[in-house]
Amino acid sequence: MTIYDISKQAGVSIATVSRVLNGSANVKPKTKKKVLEVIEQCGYTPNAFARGLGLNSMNTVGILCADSSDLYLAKAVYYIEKNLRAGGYHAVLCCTGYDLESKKASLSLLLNQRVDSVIMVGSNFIEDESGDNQYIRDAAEQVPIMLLNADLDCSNVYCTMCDDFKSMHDAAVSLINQEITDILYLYNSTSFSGKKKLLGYQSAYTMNNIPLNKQYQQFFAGTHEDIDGVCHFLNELRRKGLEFHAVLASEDMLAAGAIKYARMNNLSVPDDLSVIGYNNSLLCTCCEPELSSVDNHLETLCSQLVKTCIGTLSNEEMPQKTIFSGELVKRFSTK
Amino acid sequence: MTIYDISKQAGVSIATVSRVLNGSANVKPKTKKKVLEVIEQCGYTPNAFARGLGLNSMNTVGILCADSSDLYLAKAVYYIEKNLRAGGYHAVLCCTGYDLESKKASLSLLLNQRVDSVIMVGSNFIEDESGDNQYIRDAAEQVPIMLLNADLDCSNVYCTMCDDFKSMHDAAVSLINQEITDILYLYNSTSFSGKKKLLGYQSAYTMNNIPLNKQYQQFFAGTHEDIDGVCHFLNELRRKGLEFHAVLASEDMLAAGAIKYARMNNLSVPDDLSVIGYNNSLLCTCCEPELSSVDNHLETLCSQLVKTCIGTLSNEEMPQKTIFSGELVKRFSTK
DNA sequence: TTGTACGCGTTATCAT
DNA sequence: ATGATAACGCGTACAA
Repeated sequence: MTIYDISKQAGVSIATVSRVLNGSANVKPKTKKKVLEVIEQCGYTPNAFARGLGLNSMNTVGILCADSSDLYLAKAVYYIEKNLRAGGYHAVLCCTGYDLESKKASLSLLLNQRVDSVIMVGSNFIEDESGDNQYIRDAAEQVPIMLLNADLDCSNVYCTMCDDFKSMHDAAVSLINQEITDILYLYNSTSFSGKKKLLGYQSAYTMNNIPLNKQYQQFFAGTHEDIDGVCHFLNELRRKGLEFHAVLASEDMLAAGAIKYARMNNLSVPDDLSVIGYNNSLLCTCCEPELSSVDNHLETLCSQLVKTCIGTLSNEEMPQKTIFSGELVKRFSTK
Repeated sequence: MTIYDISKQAGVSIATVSRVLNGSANVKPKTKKKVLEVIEQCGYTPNAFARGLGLNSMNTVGILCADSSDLYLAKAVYYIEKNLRAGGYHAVLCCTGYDLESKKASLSLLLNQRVDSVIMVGSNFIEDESGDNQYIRDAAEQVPIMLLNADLDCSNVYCTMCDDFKSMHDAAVSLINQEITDILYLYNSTSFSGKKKLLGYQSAYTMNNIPLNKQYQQFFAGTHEDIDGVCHFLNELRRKGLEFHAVLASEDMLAAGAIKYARMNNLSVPDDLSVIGYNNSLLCTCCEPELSSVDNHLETLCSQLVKTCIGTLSNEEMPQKTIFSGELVKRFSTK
């Protein structure tokens, strides 16, 4: 069933059918009605490939993300897809893992697929070595690139992020204000966002003239789901004699491990140990006591990112950086 | 940069370029080398839309799912996407929500986009009213439809599922064998899968000649993330005088709520209250004590589903129903 | 207001 | 082993 079939049955030319299809003006109401009837009756829908070929677009945006099953990234993908679809775009999902070569290959695949734009979800897409980000700059020559929680100065690259530095800084300050100065900072990512968070923690110390101690900045190398591993990791630190009365984590899952650690060692939360997580995820209410956590307004971020994306594709002038601030949601793991 | 440009620069016809591109035999090694050089040098990649138009396929599969941010569905989407890509297919994600009209609209969108197949993730896609599933049967006339955790008898519809009946039955039996007969069954979905689970619970009772009591089959109507809500829900039941020494839940999140309820009421788990969840998700290790939970081997299911999908698209004969069985993973919320 | 004819960039058939 | 050419189905400039 093609536009030719419709045009024949309706007794008009394909141009007219096309005009009706695309809501063009300048078509007599009566003709329009006739065409619509035939279309309806035949259950005709235009061939998307042919349209794509002619218009050089299939209204499709690629979503690149390391692991869409991760609690946080899954939410991001969900919000992004919803907003894209509401804006008339399809979303091609592509999970890359955390390996650079695989990220490059995935991006390339999407570009070959002729997506209109690519959204890279998560700060893990920006590498330390500036040269390692060249593949993104190259891609930006072809289509606009949207970055969620990452920063890259490059024309045609648009960044939407949360002020993780400030959020983490504020979280640390809130503990320091309670006279807790032996805060263990626990993190599992050294991505752009991860670094910002760490700096936030550090700045809270220096601004309050408290000396920083590397021992209190611990990197957990396990998987993103290994809550038990975190618990054991903390036990190990304790066994080695490290004393801390608060755990500030770069991700809720790490904080959940801290809660578990506290219980295992009969430490009362928050009296003996205060714990703050990050992302304000489902895990917060799963913990007992419930986790205080930084909410970085992911839904807002995603909504704004897609606005920027669609705006750019519509040739509107869009801001290259958009920054939102987060907020500490207090529950019962802090005083 | 088109195939014409390449053909000119290489001094051959477009047919030859196309042959080289598609690895066709019958092309002189020397010619092939020359063409590949030019392609490489120009950084040429074939136009996917034009290929799509010609071949009537862009090697794309649609993934329909109610909510890709749900812990379980997110994992499913992740596994499916990975397997599809490994098989050379792109994945268009489309979150539908739980509303029927929206599901219909989404499916139709994917079909108009000319995907090669549609994968429907989650048993919520099968409605009680047989007529309400007509839109799926209709879609199956156009492309093969893959169902994860759902069952629909229809040509060109392929179902891959876990034996939720048996898994839940076994879980209930394991409690009954510990002399616990006042098991509260807690569920939040009446989907195909949800019904199978409930039947599994019920059959464990009847097979052991224990009378069933409707009061012990409680439907929780809150959101899929409202752990607190579950906790309050159980408190309410207790307040009304319902006594139970085990909670068997259709989803980990409900079980997490039960753990919380136990703590709030100073009930020891598993001594005073045994708890079993379902899905064996991240929440299991987040709880304290850790949740025993049914693992329905989602990764295997997804891998098999995609095999069936790609096989079907390759015109191989594939089984219309594939059923795996689950397994109770014992942790510390049961004896 | 409507119709004709061309271009989009491939793949595939049929000659050579 | 290679080349010419016809589909594929649409949008649209231009003509009427």
